[in-house]
Amino acid sequence: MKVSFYKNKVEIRGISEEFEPEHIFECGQCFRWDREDDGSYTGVVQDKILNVTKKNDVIVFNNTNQKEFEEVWMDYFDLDRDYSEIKFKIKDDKLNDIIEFGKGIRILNQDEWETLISFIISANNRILMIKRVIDNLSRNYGEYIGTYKGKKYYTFPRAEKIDALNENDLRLMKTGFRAKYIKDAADKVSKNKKWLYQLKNLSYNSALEEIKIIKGVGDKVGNCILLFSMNKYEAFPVDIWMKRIMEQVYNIKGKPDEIRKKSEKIFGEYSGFVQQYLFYYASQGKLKEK
DNA sequence: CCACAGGGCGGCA
DNA sequence: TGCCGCCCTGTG
Repeated sequence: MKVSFYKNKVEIRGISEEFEPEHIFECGQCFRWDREDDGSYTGVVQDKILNVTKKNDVIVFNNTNQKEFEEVWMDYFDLDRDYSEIKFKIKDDKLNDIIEFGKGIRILNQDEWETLISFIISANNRILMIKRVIDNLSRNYGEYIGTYKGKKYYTFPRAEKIDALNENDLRLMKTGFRAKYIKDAADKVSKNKKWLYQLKNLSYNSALEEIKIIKGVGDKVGNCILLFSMNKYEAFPVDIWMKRIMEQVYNIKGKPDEIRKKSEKIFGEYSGFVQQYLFYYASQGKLKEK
């Protein structure tokens, strides 16, 4: 990987095969990245607006600089990890086409609080709606950070800010029945941030049990939070798409928890990576009709 | 108008 | 312990 720094952009060469903006931002792990008319993606991380595109095998980060790259983007995009090695290790005869289809996926290192709320909202919900709700929350209760390509951007609201709202305020953001869960999360996290931000130091099992203390967090949502914000790559979130594809590809059936345990047995420490390739493939309409 | 998609909770066996 | 009805919104 070779990185070049310019006044307001950063270029990365040498990881083209393992960095595809569409795969990264459309594989269901994040909700604050939107595709621009030119095919690039713009999103908010912390209080920064970044635009990402790929031109002739060069990854271009627009609207940023060397300092931000080193302090934020290296970690956020998991750039220290060799995804070609991971793909090599998990590859079996059943996964060849599936990995090829989503070969540019990387698992982002996102903020625990934002991920917690985002995946509570994801329960019984579709990606378009989840994005809309998070956008509502950010526009109303986040802080304005700037305008890029004619659009205004806002931070994800802090726990204290959400905690100060009542359930009806949250329902106006189209959270629906999840409003009381979001309240519960904001209450617990604003009182004890340390608790949330130390979960990544626990084992996978302990962190999962702990995060499930929050109302609205069950096995699926908990596994998502662990995988997308706590570096727990043993995590294997099972939703309806994963149920379908695990049956089709591996003939593994059963309840979500049973599927998860069988998968973890096969894929071990790489479960989360495999889950992302499988989910992307299934959710992009590549499953066989039954 | 209705059917349906999509996780977790809580009540009841 | 396991199952089942309900929560909410948008789309077809």
